[in-house]
Amino acid sequence: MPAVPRTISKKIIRQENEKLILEAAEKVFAEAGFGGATMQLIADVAGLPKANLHYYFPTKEALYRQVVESIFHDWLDAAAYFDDAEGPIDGLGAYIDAKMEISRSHPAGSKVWASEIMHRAPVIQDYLETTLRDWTEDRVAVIQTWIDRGLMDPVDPHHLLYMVWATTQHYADFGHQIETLNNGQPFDDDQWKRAKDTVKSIILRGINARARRV
Amino acid sequence: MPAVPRTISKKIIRQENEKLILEAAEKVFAEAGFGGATMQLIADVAGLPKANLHYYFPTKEALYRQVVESIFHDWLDAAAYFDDAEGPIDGLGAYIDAKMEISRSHPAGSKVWASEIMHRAPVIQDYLETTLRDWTEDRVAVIQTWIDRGLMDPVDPHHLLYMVWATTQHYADFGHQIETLNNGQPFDDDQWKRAKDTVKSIILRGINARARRV
DNA sequence: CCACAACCTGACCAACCGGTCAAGAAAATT
DNA sequence: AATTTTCTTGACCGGTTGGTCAGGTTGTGG
Repeated sequence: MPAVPRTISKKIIRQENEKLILEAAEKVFAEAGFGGATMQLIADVAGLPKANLHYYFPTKEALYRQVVESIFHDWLDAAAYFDDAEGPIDGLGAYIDAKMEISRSHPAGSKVWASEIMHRAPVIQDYLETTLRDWTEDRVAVIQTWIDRGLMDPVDPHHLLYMVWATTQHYADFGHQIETLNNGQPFDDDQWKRAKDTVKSIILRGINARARRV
Repeated sequence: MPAVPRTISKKIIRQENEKLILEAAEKVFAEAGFGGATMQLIADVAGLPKANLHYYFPTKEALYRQVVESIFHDWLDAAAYFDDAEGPIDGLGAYIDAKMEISRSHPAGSKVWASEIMHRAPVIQDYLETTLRDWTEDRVAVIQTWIDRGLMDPVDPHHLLYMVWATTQHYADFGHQIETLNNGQPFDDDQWKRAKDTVKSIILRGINARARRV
């Protein structure tokens, strides 16, 4: 009389298969681009027949859109560290750390995002014009208060953000180039720490970040 | 008796058509990616029938390879400013200026390069392992002499180079995102100058570049 | 003016792609 | 146990793609 029979699958089938497909899709879209990716290859990576993909996601575009949206939300979440900070050393430092961690643990997502932007954002242009724009202006305002409070030099906040995005995402998007220049070896823990520290150090020094008004 | 009849085409036909095709290909590959680009579209942009493309370039891969190689060489040339400089302020400053100019005037090339790297460099991996590696180690050595001569703080030269590449190329590769955040407007002259100055200022300050040993 | 080489191109083809569908298997509900 | 819903899948289809090719045109050298 097992009250809960060990049936592995219940109503979670949909949830599990969608996750399986989305993970495979992210990998394939990152490696081949939208145009180069095929539903057949995504199906093979997911270990499912192709027709099954179309049962869960009506079109290739719909699947791609969901992948990009998922990345976008992960990416926005990394800003939590930004807001509660007392100044640029804590705030920017933690934000850079968080973005470097994403580049390390989630490089495929970063590549899909980069690819989408490079192709003029055919799928998520509306997000750029609403969510991303609002998000950016909020953080620009935070940086401006740091400047006004004398906690950093008066640097254009937009370009500062672009530099943080560019530098941190570079370790994901151009990971293959970096790996090649690292004798074909991926970074080990020490090298990732060194990368993080160097990036933080140059940027924080570069804006003359300080704990108290001088 | 016009000594030089105005024949537009002589033996230069090949040269001109190849240039026409390569320029169209760079644009299309940048906008659609390798997989998304079609020979038909490249032909339309070049204003030539598709079969004519295959007369000059045997396959899509061959055409793509030539585009990428051309970009790679332009890109390496920008380093001339690096070598004859007295220190990081001149050398890095001029290099950043040059790379920012390329991002502004040649964004399509930068995107094709980024795409190739993101897809694990299926076409130019050999260049990465030879030319790029040698080039990089040479510049790392130059930066190291600056450090040894007390002209900048002891910063890991590799990560410094990555930051310069990332930041400058970001303005090309993510130009659409930046444009969207700039109220849908491309940068004007003043904004490009501001971008350049900000990038140079943060990086040079960030490594504590100076003209004389202190 | 001739012969040869370089260039041009419409028509065509096999391969592949995204997407459909019908028929059934498995789960959930009653 | 019966019924309904959800899930699975091989086979198939129209459209597109990279690439070919034969026949023609244009330019060049003698």
